[in-house]
Amino acid sequence: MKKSLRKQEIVNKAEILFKEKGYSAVTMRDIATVMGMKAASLYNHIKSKQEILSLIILSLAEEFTSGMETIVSSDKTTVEKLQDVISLHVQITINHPNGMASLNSDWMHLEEKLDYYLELRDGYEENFRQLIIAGIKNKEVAVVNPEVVVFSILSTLRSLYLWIPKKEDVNIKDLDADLSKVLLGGVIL
Amino acid sequence: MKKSLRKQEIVNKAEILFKEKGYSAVTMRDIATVMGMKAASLYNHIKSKQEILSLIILSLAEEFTSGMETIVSSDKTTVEKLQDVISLHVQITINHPNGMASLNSDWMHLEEKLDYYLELRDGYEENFRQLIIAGIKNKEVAVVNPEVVVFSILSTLRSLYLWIPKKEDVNIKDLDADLSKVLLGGVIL
DNA sequence: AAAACTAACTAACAATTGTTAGTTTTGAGG
DNA sequence: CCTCAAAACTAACAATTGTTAGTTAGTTTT
Repeated sequence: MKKSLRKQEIVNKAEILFKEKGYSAVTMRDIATVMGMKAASLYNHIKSKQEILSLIILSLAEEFTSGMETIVSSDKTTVEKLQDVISLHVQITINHPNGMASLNSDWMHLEEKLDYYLELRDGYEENFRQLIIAGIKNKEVAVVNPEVVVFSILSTLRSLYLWIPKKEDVNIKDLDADLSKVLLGGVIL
Repeated sequence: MKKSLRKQEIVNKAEILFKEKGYSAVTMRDIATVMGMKAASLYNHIKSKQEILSLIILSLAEEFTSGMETIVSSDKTTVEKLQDVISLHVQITINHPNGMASLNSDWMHLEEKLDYYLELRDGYEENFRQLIIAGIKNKEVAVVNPEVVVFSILSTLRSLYLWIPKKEDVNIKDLDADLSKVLLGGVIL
């Protein structure tokens, strides 16, 4: 069941194009051109255009889901868990900056796999929400609307893919620390 | 220079469709269907599909730009200015939740108007950055990487359109207050 | 050497795309 | 009732879309 090298190359190239123009605006001929072949030849390796999108999005969604499961089931404090969630996003985004664009912007074109994706996403968000609620009960987290906290932090983490490629040399440690400081500690004195 | 009522209706309906599927995946026939007419009839009111996108995006971008100019040139404190920026985003997003999707996701399809849009966006971000830098100098804002602060706050504010429609009754005052608290004050005790 | 497999190709398809041209309907004001 | 412009229509277009069929050349396995 291991995917051929060539198939993975197609997915990698497609990610870049999807990030630039979005899934719908990228044609099979566009992908073929950057692969140095004709569009029909792509079908020796992949089943359909949709399969490429599914491979990109679902592998990332599953990586987030399993990472979150690990974090919430650890016995750390809430604040440490929140820092781990931030690290999870930084880590995955650094490893897959292009795919993150599809995950964020093109999931609605998944069709058959859409329901499965939404399950993963909803489960992830629910875990995050429970984390915040537990933190408030703990008195580790300030008493603010948990919905707003989840929305705010997640919005920033989900946008990392737009930002990380612009920083020439991403120092993971520094980025992690700065994000934790700003997202958790705020900006005013 | 007033645009006909019908033209504005087309733009409003297109916004909804663009939000659901993205600009490229929406066809002129899709827009025509929700307008209750045939695709060719749309051209009695609009010049092209691209014109619709330009109208949506540029009017919003100009609204943000002029709002930001007003805020930065006021004589309030930095923190008050930051709160005003948050209010600006909340206000515009509540008034144009659908158009905000195009502004965030479909700007790359602007073609002729792309350079103008990028000028507006870059100017807006630069104003925001200078605001943070001034705040740090003031000692109103914590000493953290200004890039991270701009990125973090702006990511959240730009994602508001995804979130506001889900809250059945958006209480502007509460949302404003909660966002200020979380974005500026942080979440941990 | 024969057979099978891999991965490219050419050619074509039916469907869909944005858009134009030309025509008819509509409705308000004279 | 007539006029005239606004706004709808039908029909069609050239280009582009994702995908399939059948073929070919090179490599690997038997």
